Amino acid sequence: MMTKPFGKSADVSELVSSLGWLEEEEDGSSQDGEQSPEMRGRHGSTLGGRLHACTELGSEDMEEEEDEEEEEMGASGEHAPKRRGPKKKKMTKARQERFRARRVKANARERSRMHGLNDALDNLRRVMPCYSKTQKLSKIETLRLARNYIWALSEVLESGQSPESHGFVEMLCKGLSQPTSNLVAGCLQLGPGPVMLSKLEDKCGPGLAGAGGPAGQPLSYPSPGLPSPPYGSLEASHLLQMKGFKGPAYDHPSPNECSSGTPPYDGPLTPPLSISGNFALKQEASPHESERNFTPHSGHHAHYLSSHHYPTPTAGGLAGGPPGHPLFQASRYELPLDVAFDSFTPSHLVASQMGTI
DNA sequence: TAGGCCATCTGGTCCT
DNA sequence: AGGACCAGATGGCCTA
Repeated sequence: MMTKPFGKSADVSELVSSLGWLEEEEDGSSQDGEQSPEMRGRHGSTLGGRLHACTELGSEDMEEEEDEEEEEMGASGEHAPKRRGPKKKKMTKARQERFRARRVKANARERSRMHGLNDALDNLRRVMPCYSKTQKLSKIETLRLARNYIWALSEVLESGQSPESHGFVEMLCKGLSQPTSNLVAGCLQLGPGPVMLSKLEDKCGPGLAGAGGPAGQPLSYPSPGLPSPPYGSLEASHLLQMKGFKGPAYDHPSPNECSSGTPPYDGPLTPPLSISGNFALKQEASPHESERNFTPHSGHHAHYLSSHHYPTPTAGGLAGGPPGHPLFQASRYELPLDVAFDSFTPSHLVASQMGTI
């Protein structure tokens, strides 16, 4: 709300135009170079924000504007109440310009900062189970799932718990909204396993939800008090990674086998991680590369399984193997550089536990 | 239409 | 002084 009243003649539209903010909108966008579609679409929004700020009157410049007007009033003979406190500088044209330039610059910085944050979040999504370009997890769900993922992997490392176990899935789904839980559960049980997915079945039918394994009890993870965003469709990107713990010997349906409701694969699936820092695969691989490395129909994760040293679980958990520790194998997924260095990945967890980082 | 999610702007605060 | 970070406010888009 307004913390200070406008001057007598101050009107929102007048202020906006007097400060040149309408033109600034153009300046601000051109300063950033090309404007994103969202920004263009949000023109009204940004203007609204400015108007909002104008009505909020939080800035010193608005106060100064007010001061100027008060002075004018005084000069014209009307008795405006004297204001106490230090006299503020006059808002000259030059000061206005400087302020505007500063604000525009700050806005651009803030925008790019948020874009960086979102990029990092996207990178995080890519190394999460169930990454899908079309059905992105929300920010909050991504963070929750990431936390759970780390937690669950820690459990795998420490207790040798099988990543295919019910407990693993439950850990992953702790605190997630139900749709996300179902998504994760669906991902993790694409291969043979006891976990049954209720919602996914509705959507894709047993061909996906019950693929390759005996049907069990539907799995549902209620999250009381949490919102239920509409994540329904599954792109089985990561689950094969999880399957990787079991070894490459599976036959599995391709993610696109979902007969209805699931959008087609539309981009690189979750990249594997690398402990070595030698990242062969790019997130945004060329079509050729992506075909080579992320072949949805053949199951790109299956490719990883066979060529990137996924650990092989045994009855007791993970099987051992070169270079001397099963967990090392577990971490040998490959990561794009930016993912590896911008965000924490499970490989860091594994590696740090092994003292390699 | 309400609610969730998001992008953006903005002013404040802290740090260099 | 300027930049980074943060939180609040706002409006758009989408879905149930």
